[in-house]
Amino acid sequence: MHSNGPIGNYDLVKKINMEHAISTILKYRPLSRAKIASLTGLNKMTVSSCVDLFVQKGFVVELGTTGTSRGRPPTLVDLNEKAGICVGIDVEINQFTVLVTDLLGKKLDSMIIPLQSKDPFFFVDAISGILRKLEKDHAQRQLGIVGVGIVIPGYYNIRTDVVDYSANLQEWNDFPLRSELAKRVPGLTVHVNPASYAGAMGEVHFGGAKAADHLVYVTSSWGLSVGVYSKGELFTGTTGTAGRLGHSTIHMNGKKCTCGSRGCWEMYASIKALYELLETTPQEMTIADIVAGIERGDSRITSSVHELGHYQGIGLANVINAYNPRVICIGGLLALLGPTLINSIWNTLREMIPARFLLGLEIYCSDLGELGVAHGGVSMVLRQLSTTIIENSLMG
Amino acid sequence: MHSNGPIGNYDLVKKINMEHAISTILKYRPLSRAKIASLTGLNKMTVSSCVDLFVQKGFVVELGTTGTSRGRPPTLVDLNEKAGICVGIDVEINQFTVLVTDLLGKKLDSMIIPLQSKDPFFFVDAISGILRKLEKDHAQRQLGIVGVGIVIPGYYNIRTDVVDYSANLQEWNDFPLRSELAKRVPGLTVHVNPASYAGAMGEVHFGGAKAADHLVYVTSSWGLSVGVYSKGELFTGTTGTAGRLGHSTIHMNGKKCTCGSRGCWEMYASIKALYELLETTPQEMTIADIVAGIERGDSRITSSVHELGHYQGIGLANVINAYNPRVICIGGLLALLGPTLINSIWNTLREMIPARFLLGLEIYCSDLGELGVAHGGVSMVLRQLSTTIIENSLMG
DNA sequence: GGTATTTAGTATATACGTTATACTAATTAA
DNA sequence: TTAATTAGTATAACGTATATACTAAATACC
Repeated sequence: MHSNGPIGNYDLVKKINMEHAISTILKYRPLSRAKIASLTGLNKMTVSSCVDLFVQKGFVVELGTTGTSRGRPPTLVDLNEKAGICVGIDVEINQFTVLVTDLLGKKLDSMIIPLQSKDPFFFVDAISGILRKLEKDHAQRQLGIVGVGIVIPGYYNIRTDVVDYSANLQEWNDFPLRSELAKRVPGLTVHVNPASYAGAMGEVHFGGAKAADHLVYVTSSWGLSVGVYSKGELFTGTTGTAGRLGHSTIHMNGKKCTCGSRGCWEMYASIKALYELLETTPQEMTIADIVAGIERGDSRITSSVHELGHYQGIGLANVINAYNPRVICIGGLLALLGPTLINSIWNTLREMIPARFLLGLEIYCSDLGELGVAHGGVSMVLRQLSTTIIENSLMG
Repeated sequence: MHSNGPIGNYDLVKKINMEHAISTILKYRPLSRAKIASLTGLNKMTVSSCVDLFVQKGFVVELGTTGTSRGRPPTLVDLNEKAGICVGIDVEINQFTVLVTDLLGKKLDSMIIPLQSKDPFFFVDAISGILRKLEKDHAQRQLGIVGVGIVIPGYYNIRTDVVDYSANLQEWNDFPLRSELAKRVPGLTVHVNPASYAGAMGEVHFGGAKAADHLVYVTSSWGLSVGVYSKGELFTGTTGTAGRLGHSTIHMNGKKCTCGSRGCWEMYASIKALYELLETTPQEMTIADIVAGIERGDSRITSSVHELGHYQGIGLANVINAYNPRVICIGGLLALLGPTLINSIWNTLREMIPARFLLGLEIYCSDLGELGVAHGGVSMVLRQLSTTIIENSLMG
């Protein structure tokens, strides 16, 4: 109906076709100009002019020729992954992890830094120091720092551009994280997202959901929340709190939750709930112990995990009804419980939802490891890489 | 990341700018070419060439000049609402309503036809007869029947293009409604959507949510389901069953539901639940009686409505957590309960959700009347009106 | 080993919608 | 009556895709 968006002119045409070209390179690299033309439907000349521009600016490199079929052998082109760096930051309650990668998301460096103060200014000052050093160290790269993706343990209001709510980092509430950081490091592109959103993007970019057009990522550790990726973008809602399902009611008048409500999903299906079922503590029994218990078939542990899976299933049934995803990915600590958990989830789902609504649905546990969340931060940066390359190619 | 979408060429540029022009006309009509240019940012000449084409094809008409300010008075242009007709069809369990409108959605005709057989072929045959007659009657209109929007009491699988599930019209399961109808009326554009989706679109197009960029529509009569409108389109999910929240669990191990599960929202928050609370039947007490009871302050009725509102609130808290909408519209029969219902919904919401997540949220009851659902069907057609006009303008 | 064939990629002229400039049209202010 | 203002049109220039013709470099086949 209402169209908004850019008007049609040569600028736009050029940008659109450059977008086709560069995104095809990113997706199928390395490949020839001819292949780009056939994959995109663009004219050979159009492809050549775009690719030549990328090459000239150093964002794309020409590899040698590879003669496989007959005819003149194609010249392969590939992303110059050294043209810039990405930074992903995983903020936890008392530390943050900084991950530095190349343009393919390959780790160049990482560091873990204690959050000595809960004052958000401590964080932005620490981060901006690191970023300025990174800018200096990588000054020779054409794009420098392409962007920073910060993953916070709470929500970020995309309308007011401030931290919206962080249960365990209340001091950060209403803090304009993005602009404060951009103020300290001029020209820097900063993304801030909750862990659930970053997890979803990371899974699409780096994980087992690369082909998924519609994924729901459930991050389930001490809390529980959900990120929805659909049609190439996150479903954020109006302010950026869509997917706050840890506090959705699955049992009205049920257990009292820290949020003030009752019967919240995360009271039944998080790691916290698992320890309650096991009547033990993380000190007495680590997550690794629980995983080991599953593997050796410990009946007390497996039955608790099954019960947890049942509650997880009830919430996931609501997720399926709400979002109708093609893929559900379980992330966070619960992902470690693997197939045992998935099985009991499926048992519950089949009881709750008619079979026709489960057709084609996949559920799996994430296996992105330790740096998974920080990689989610990097994926926020990488999903705008093509735009960055185009804009820089058209400059000067 | 991956771009898909059309490649950039003159065709696309023309279409984009025509889209800007026509959608601006539809939104601000009537208005001058100069106004279109300033609103869209398009060049005067570009606007003129687009508008002239529309005028030449008869989709847009020139009204007289209106000299308000100084300078040459502008020539106003407006949509020619007589250039075609839209058809919306509301399918209920034992009848269907056909609504015929002009291109502004203004009613030209309507009819109610009994569903004498539950065989879906009876329906498509009946409909195609009506449509062929409409085609003949309106043959002089440039666009003829722009499209048909069918609203069904169930889901429609957008991947397989068949009816997915209709609790009260099981005979329609797996029926390829769209293609069967298109087969009988060649060239016809057919849309099929569940009532919840149509309600959302109708509310955005005709109702109280015209400015809403993100709306959740809750249709709540004997069943309950939800339509999500966000960023200019419906959130359908992979197969088209997103928003099936009537069967989301708000009370695990609660009341047994017809779907086989337990504690489904619609067991607590639908009209059916209201009659259970009132310990009466629609025969003994009509909806109108209930509404009258609220108005005169009948304590038994108001307390039941408040209890219903509480359960509605619990489910809506889940809706807010899931979709983070800016506007929630209550439709269906429950909408008749008005402010009394809304008040108790708000009371429950404030108990369940921190205030910061309720900022800016609006909740209201739909007041589109009898033909509201059929108008939702029309809105499916109207939201592609600009595309239709553009394609027809570029033909021949 | 030479020639035809095939595929990759480039050079050049053309096509076409936007856009800037200059224009006409029609009104009000002074 | 003249200047100023706004609406809209005519025309030529501009820029990007595109078609055509070309060069480049390999294999297949006789």
